[in-house]
Amino acid sequence: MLHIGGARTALFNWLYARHTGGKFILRIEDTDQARNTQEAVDVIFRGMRWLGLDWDEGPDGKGGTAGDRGPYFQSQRADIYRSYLEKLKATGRTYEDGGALKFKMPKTPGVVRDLVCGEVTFDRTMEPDLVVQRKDGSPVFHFVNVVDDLEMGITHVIRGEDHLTNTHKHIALYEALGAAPPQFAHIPLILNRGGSKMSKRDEGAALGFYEEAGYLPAALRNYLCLLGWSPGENQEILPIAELIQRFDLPHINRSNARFDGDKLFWMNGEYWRSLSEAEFRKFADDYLQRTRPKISQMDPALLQRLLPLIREKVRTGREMAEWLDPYLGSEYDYSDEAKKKQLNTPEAAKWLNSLSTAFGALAGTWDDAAVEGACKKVAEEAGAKPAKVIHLVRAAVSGRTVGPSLFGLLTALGRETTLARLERTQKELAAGRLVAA
RNA sequence: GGCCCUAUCGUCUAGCUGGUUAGGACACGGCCCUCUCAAGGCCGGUGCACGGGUUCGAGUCCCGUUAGGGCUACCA
Repeated sequence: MLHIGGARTALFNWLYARHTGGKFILRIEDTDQARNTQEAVDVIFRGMRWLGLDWDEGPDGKGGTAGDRGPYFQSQRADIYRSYLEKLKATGRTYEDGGALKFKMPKTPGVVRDLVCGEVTFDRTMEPDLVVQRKDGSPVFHFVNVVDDLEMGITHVIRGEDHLTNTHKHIALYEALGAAPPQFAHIPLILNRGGSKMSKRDEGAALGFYEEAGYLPAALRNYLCLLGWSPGENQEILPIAELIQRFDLPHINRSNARFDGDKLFWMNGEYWRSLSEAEFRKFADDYLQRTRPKISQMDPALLQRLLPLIREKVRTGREMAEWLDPYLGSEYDYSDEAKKKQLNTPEAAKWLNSLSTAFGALAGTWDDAAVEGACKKVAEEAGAKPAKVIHLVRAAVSGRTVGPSLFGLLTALGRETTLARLERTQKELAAGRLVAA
């Protein structure tokens, strides 16, 4: 999976590169053989693309490569690591211990000049030496990381704060190799609701979770920016161009931030409503195609009538799909609440009867006003408030107690379908199948 | 345990070099609107972790305590 924290780190790097006119490089650190699968790499490509983070150098995700400092997979850079290992050995600052190769850590204070954290000094008098090559001959992460950043001409490393205390070791390695270290910026971590580091097992820890739930990438991207960074001036909803223009390192916070799903949900709603009709249609088509295979059997015209009504009531793709479910076929379930509150009432059968008659009499015109008139007439004759009748109709035609505004819904469904659905409910009711569990 | 980082409403944050009725957003509560649900409008409560300093004056600077997080692998 692509971890939400990793995605946020990638986003900050991307924003910084775009803000400064630099290059954003994607490198796949696939040295863990057990977890290194094509599938795992594809998840990264997909997630990056979904979030809109295009990279200037790295694997293109289709088997090709962009940039001339590759290969961009660590698993393919063994020769490079070997030669750097020789280079390091030649400095005389390494020694063998138990079959492994160790780098002698300097005993001088380790100073990290960080673009976010400022100057942080580590006392190394007690610092153990660093293993750079394992007994089995493979180089360790800290070493390959330094080599790759060096070889790839990396100027800025923006990474999670969990690396801050390792950075002085990296700097020591750069110095031993006679190279100037890049600039570092350590950004605060994303915490779960409980306040500890977001782990794989936390709900919403995977970027894919948001795609599946039908969130808008732009909304998540915007939300993620605000975790540990603020443009000030009380602005929160920022279009991507403005994000790029305003993003900078000095305004990054030093303290960790909890992930607040509620706020993301709200923000998604903001983006959801600001989508143009065409954008929304494209999103809805894609999402429904993927999550509701049955959609292809639905009358496209009906779908197009329903979608705008549903859109204004919900804020994610998943909600949209669920609201659409009752209309995907002629079969639909009745919720317990609908049964209990609306259908299982003394007057339900009688009212449904009147409604069928009233709607049936609407021969020529079938629009919001006509439907509303019919509902009100039935309510008046029954001596009830229109709301009561309206709720009953919604339950009867959708099996739900919540849904789009009723008159618009019935108009969208059409007279025939509405009547068929009323009839279905009447039959179910008569057969005693609408008793709440 | 050692080392490093952090500490403003429940949450995300604004608060640049000390003087604010400590601002915004989410969430929450109330009211309005209302056919449910949303959306929208109005109103509201809640906060500078604690203790010492420095100073005429501290959310802002210093120290300590406490709390949280991270690192401390022949993991990445």
